[in-house]
Formats: sequence, C-alpha cells, structure tokens
Amino acid sequence: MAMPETTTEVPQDFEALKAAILERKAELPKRLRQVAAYSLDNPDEIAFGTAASIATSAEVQPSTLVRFAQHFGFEGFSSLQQIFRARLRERTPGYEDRLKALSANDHSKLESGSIFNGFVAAAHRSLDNIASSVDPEAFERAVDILAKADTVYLIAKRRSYPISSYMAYAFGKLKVKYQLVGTAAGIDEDMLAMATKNDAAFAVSFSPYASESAAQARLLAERKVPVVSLTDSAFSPLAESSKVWFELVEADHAGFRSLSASMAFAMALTVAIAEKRQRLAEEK
Amino acid sequence: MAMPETTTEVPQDFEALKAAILERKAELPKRLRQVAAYSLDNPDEIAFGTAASIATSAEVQPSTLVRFAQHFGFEGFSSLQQIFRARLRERTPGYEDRLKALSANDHSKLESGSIFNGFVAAAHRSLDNIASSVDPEAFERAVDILAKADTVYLIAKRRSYPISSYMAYAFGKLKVKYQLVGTAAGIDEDMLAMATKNDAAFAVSFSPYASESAAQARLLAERKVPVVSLTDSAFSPLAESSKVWFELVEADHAGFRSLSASMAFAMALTVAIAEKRQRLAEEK
DNA sequence: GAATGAATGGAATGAAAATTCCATATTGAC
DNA sequence: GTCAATATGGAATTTTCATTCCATTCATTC
Repeated sequence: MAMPETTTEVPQDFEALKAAILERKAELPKRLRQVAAYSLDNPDEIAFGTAASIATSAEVQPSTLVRFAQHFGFEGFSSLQQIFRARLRERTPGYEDRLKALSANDHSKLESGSIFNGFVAAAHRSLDNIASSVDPEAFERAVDILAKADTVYLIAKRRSYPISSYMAYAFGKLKVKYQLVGTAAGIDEDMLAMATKNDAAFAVSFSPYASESAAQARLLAERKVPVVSLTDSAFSPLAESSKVWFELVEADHAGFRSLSASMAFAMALTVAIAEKRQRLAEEK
Repeated sequence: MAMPETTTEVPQDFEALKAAILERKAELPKRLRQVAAYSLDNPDEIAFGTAASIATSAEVQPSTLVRFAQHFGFEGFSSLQQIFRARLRERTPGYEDRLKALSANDHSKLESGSIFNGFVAAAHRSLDNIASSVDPEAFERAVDILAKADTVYLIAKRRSYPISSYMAYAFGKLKVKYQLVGTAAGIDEDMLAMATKNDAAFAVSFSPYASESAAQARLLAERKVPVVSLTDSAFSPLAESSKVWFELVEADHAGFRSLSASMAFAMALTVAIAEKRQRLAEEK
C-alpha cells in the first residue's frame, strides 16, 4: 500500500488548494487534469454536488474524483469537498485576507493580539452585514415615526443598554426629548405610564432576550404608542409589538459579540431623527 | 396517510420560505419552532450540514427536521435543504461583488439612507484605523495589568459611558470583579477610596474631556493604582496618569462620531483580560 | 381527572453515496 | 514489439445518511 505524501502538506483552505492544483496541473494524468480544470471552473458544483453527479458533469468516473482528492493528500473526496464548502461559508473573504496581511507584521505574534484582530474582523463583517440587510425603506419609516414623536422612550436592558445610553447622550446633545427606560428598578413603569400615542419608543433586545423589555414594548404597543425595535432574530418577542423592526446579527469572534455594528446603526438612526426633526420644525 | 397540503404551495426560494416560516411560527409546536428559529439564524449550517449534525446543533432529533420540512410541504428534509443551498449559489461571494450588491440595495436614494451609509462607512474607516494604530505590545501590557488586578475600576462619563457599561456587562458574564464608576453622583469617591495597588483601573474619555474622569484617574495614580486608558488624543489629561494608554480616533460622518471601533476595542480588551485571568488562575 | 389526539424521542430500515478493488487499457522504456 | 508501470473504467462493498415507524410523553377537551 502506498503511503500518502508526507512531503507536501494537505491544503487547508481554498486558496492553498487552488495554488496546489495550478502548480501540479502540468504533471497530472489526463483524467485528473480534467478534474482539476473542472474543479476550478465550477467550484460551486463541487461544493454542492455528489460524487456521482459531479463525475457525470465532469465526464469522469466517481472513482477518479476520489483519486484526485487523494492525489492532493486528502483522505477521500469528501474531505476535499469540505474545502469547497468552507469557501462558500466564509461570508467575507476580503477581510480574512486583509487580516492575514496584517498579522504578517504585527498583532498575531502576541497572544492577545489575535483576540484583538479577531474582534476587528468581526466588526467589519458585522458592518457589511447591516449594510446589506437593513432595508432603506424600513429605515426611512423608522426615522419618520421617531422624528414625529414628542418624546422618544429608549428601552434596553443588559447587553443592549450601552446602545440606548449612547443614544440618550446623543439625543441630549441634539435637543431631542427622550426618556431612558431600564436604569433604576421600579420607576420604569411610572415613566412608561406617561407615554401617549404622540410619543414613540425605540427598543433594543438581543438574545437571550430580557423579558421586561419585551413586556414593556408590548405594553406601549397596546396603548398605541408606536414602537421601533432592533433585535437579532425574527423570533424576537419584540418583533410582534413593533411597527418597524430591524434584524441585526453581530458577527462573533470566538463566541463573543461586540456592539460595533449596532452602534453604527444607532448613531445613524439618532442623527437621521434629529435631522428630520429639524426639517419638520422648519416647515411649520 | 395524510396528504401534503395542497392549499398552500411549497416555497420555491429562500425568501418565500423565510416568509412562510415567519408567518406560521406562532402556530408551530415547540420543537418545530426551535428548528424554525435555528434555520433562519444559521442558514449556512442547514445548507451544508447533515440531518444528524444539524439536529445535534439545533438540539432536536433528526426526525424533527424531516417533520419540519414536511410541515412546510416539502417531501423530506433533503428537498428543504435544496432551498438553503440555492441561496448560497446565488450569492456573490467576492468582495467586489458585495460592493456592487450594496449599491443595488441603494440606500442613498432615500434621504436618511445616505446618513446610514455614511455611518457604516465611517465605522469601517475607524476599524481600519485602530487595526493599524493600536500597538500590540501596549495592548499586551494593558491586558497584563488589568488581568492581574483584583478588581477592575471602570471610569467613564457621558459619551464614553456606553463603553464602560458594556465592559461591565461583559465582565459580569466572564466573572471578572469590577466596579463601574460614574453612575450616580457622590458615591464615586467612596468607591474609589477602596481601590488599592492590587487593583487597576480602565478609564475612557474623549474630547471634550470630562474633568471628573481625569481627576479620578489622577487620584488613583497617586495612590499607586495602575491605570490604563483609552482616549482620542495624546494631549488628553488621562494620558499622564496612565501606565498604558491608547489613542483611538473614531472617524466621523458629518461631524458625528459613533463608537463602533471603541466597542470592538473594548470587547477585545475585555475578552483578552478574561482569557488571561483564566490562564493565570490555572497556573497557580 | 380521564380520554383523545398531537408531538416527540429514538431505534430500525432502506436508500444513496463514497470508497475500494480488480480487470482492462494506456503509456513509456528498452 | 514486449514488458512494466501507471492510469482508467466500472462493478462490488462499505459507510453514511435520510427517512420511517413505534412507543412514550405532553397538551387539550370534556
């Protein structure tokens, strides 16, 4: 039995695999070269197809695919396929590359540095994500609702609290009347009792959801106070109480999520509201 | 044998499926709703995983996945999976393509949209900026100081407050002892009086500087409590009281600055500290 | 509180897919 | 042209996986 090559290591990502294929393309026998060409021309097919379907499409035998994979050091076709799948999973190949370039001369040498890089990359990804997932018309409607409100009630607990506290700071500077709900226990209900349908609320809650936030939003919705919300899942209990809601999933690094994208969103919303208020005031 | 629903047709693409799931989520039984939530939150997993692996990850039985698929009119899990795979096929993965997709979803058509785009772009710039301006060795030293501290005092006011409040939340989850300074007036001094040289402080202050924050940092420094700080200028009054300090300038949009990069930095620092603490504890 | 129907967990089943193996073909060296 | 080594096709085998089935639990109604 022939041992697999130990001199050249097995490619771990698509780029490495591509490089290996291109490098050894010339020395490959006919059918394997055929597979090589096919795999680079139709990477999606390799990712999604079965050995049989790909074999048919590439006009080779299934066994040839296995041999091809083994030729490049993989155990079998399946493990090679993982590389092609991982390629599609990566949402942002751009930033990963950028990070690799970064780590060449700095951070990753030190242990904590990789954590730092990881969060920066995650933040970039989050931003890309909101840029494409936030519907501009919904944003416009949200701004409209909140700009017309007399007082804006900001509802947030725990992980979401920094967002609303930042908005509170900005509203203060921008002379927008607001009430920050969720600080001291007990007085929240009194505050919310004062809200009328001429006001509006902005609620933020991420999984695991704070039940009080959802309850407070529901309370306001029942009293015809329009609610706009920011959450990380369409299943958030906030969604059903809201006139407009945004789904914003922060990318994570090692399971921890920062609030970078949420902060950008919050600031955009805040400034857009203030700007619209000013226009509304001038029109009168 | 029950016939499949003929009244509602089977969703043919991801958007239709998503809509169908959202519409019927309320009436779904527990486990199926669990699958519904999982499938929308982790579409990539559904696309590539096997029924068994997805089931484990979503904490249900494989048979539940089949039932879920059948519930929405599919023949079995496999045909539902095709929808999730098609979604990935259509998606353009490259970075250049993503930018194109962004302008197709054009926010700038609507007035508020340009504000939104502006803040997202500013956040990207801020992140690029910290990636290059934060010195990894300084970061490592800061982590070291704060990880060795008994209690971490978090000092921030006004615009910086959301950062420290988020760190407080994360420290709580990560079981790191902390004190959040800067909430209620008056008790701050009492809190800080308890700090010893075995503790450490992390102070955040951006221009215009809150004078109390600087004063508090100075007070601690005089009493040999090591201080790490985050600020936006080398001329910040915080710098002189600090053992390590970071200069982090958030990019602005129309004069307004968000906290996106600061949040990424804060989260990285927090997690790095917690991670180092764990290592220190194990070594003992 | 019992009875009924739906929902769920988990093992059994059967289908489909990857891999292996062997016979045959092709290539290259002498 | 023959031999040896390598490559290939295709069937056989083994593994993996989706699906089905049944016993049990859970919720609902009377």
